[in-house]
Amino acid sequence: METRELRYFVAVAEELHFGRAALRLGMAQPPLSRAIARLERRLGTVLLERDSRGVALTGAGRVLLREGRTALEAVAAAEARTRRAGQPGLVLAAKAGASTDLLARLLAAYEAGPGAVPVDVRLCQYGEQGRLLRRGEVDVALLHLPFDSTAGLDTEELHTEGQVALLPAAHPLAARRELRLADLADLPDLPAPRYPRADGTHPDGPGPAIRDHAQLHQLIALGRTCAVLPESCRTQLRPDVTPVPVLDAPPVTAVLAWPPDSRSRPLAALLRAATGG
Amino acid sequence: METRELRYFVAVAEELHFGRAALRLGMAQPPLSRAIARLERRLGTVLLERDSRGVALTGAGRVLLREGRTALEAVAAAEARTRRAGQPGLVLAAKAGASTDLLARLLAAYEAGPGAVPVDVRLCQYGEQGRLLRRGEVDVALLHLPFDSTAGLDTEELHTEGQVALLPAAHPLAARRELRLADLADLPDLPAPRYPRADGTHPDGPGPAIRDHAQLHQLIALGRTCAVLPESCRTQLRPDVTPVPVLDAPPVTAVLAWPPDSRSRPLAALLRAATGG
DNA sequence: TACGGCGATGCCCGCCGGGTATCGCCGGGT
DNA sequence: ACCCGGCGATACCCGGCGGGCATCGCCGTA
Repeated sequence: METRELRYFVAVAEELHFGRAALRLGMAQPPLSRAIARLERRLGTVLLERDSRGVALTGAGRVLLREGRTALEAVAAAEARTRRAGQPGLVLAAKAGASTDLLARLLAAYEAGPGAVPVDVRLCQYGEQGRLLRRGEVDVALLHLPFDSTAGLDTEELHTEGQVALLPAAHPLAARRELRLADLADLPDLPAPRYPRADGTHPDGPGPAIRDHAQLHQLIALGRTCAVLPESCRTQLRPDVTPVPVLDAPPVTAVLAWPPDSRSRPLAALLRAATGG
Repeated sequence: METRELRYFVAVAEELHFGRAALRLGMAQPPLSRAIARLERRLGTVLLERDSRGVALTGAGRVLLREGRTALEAVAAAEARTRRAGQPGLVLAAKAGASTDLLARLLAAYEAGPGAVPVDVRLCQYGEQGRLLRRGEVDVALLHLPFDSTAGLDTEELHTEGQVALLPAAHPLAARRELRLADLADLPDLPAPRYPRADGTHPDGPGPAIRDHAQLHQLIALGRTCAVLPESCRTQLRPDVTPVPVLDAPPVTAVLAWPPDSRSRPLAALLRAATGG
């Protein structure tokens, strides 16, 4: 099975419409129909039920859609990782605005060490780092447990800290010396922010949909929401946002994560710098 | 990147010789050379260092070899799973000769249930089941903890039991009522069998290299080795092999394992039958 | 009944993947 | 020193296949 055939099938399976899929693929519809038919013949299986009104997936089609997507991801990751392995430099993914100081210290320590190569820091939206790692678009990512998943990745813990609530400076709770999570639950005037899920969509709810820290801080300053974040965010607060310790919030651990079996020489040096070795 | 190009590159990277790789691929050497050159041009990276005496991998080449193999495995698994999803029936992998009774009961229970489809039992060598699952060649496998790895698989525990030593009937230890692991360690006349590793190779040592139960039992009967196996193997012993309980051997758990996200209807029915539901 | 949307089919062409022959380079054997 | 042999690259040619255009067949709807 060629990746082109897989791309074609995935496009048709997602659109459930040969014409639209062909448009998406930048080709005409007839060769697409023929390519799918050939694929079905070679697999000895019907993948799509062509009803007079549209297209539906068969059981085998559903299997190939799921498996084909992961196979295409693996091929794309192989390509991206090889491309970057050909040129010097590391690419590190970090949430925009999170752990800025830790990251700065880490990069300074690494660049002071021997054999340092340029590090391209890719700031990304919440939850995007795992995807970038798996897709091979970055070499290493700065994640935060327990928020980010490290399933299938190798990790190195860097730092653990407590959390503070960020509140609009004018809010009554901002005057408190300390808070508990229960104090922040279901505040009608400060609905909880809706962070994106792994697939990039947002859960439903009354609060604002969040993409990155800058947006979150602005929404807090505007009195539209509040958030519970690691203490280290204190160093970069705007004056109209007030931090208050949350005693029972789970501690947050910053970790470096990278795909297994990918310990290149520059990555190893970065890990040495990170662990103070 | 097309899978054909990946296959070509992996062949050359494994052989480190264009001529032999072309032979393995069933093609002539010149088009292979051109395909690799084209791949390098498209990736913008040199993958192979063509020295006048032979071929060597560059750093990027090593990356593409590793990543490309997993990508090709993913494509092959997608193809195999789709092929089998198109036709009814389950394929179950089990070690040849292990847990025969448990397996028989499981299949009987499943086939007595409603909507049972034919189950093709694929008997395989030690440690082969995980590979078959990951390659998509079987739907579900009967594994034994702690011997087999279930990393990356969903599992359902079936049965836990103690272990017995299998000894040549004529051996002095065969007369004992019970044993400890230390009694069996480093016996000069019964060197420990060498079970295959995940990649199919055998560790070094004085004992015989083992592939399956039949071979193992025969070697025990011949007085060439001994083994520690789950108690249930008692039901299928030859008369010239004697079981003796091993008090401190770790208990063995038989588990059903299957790839995550692949709970088809027949597989779900099998799991129901397995858990007595 | 006529029309429109959609996938399949027929037909043609250009390109690319593959084969054969040969070259260029280098290292070793005599 | 020279020649030969092994190996990868290059030159050139060809056939098949992937893709485009036009059209058909089917069916649901107005």
